[in-house]
Amino acid sequence: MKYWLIKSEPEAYSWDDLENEIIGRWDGVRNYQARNNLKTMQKGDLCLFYHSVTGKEIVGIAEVVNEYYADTTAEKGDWVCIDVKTYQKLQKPVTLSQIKSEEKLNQMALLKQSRLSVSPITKDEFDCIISMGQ
DNA sequence: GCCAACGTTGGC
DNA sequence: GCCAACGTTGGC
Repeated sequence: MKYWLIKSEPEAYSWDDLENEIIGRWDGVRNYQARNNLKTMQKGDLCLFYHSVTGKEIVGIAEVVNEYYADTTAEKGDWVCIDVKTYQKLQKPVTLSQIKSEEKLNQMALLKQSRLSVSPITKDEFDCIISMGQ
């Protein structure tokens, strides 16, 4: 089981949108590093769902329900998407400033590579954020 | 709204 | 293959 952080501007696609859709398709990724991460994701992996720009906070946990397949929104090139569903909403969102002020989390790609939309995180980082969100 | 960081494109 | 120009993302 691996852990990930996925992010989206809530104006484009929010946690509530995923909740309404039940199963959401995570497509539109056009970055090779993020794509390679998508290809590594396995069914049952858990993803922290981060709202960028508006909110700047982790709002919940999503679960991978289908592994990667061709992204039909791509007109050319080898791009992929996955399917996710909501797993558990955090009782309290964990904000970017909280993450920045927690020493255990200062290696996260969210801080070092703010533009990477799909990034791996460690179990320790995952557990730390979950406990901060309770 | 500004700007830094990063990725992509295209001229040479 | 290098690098300047440009576009996008996302924090502030």
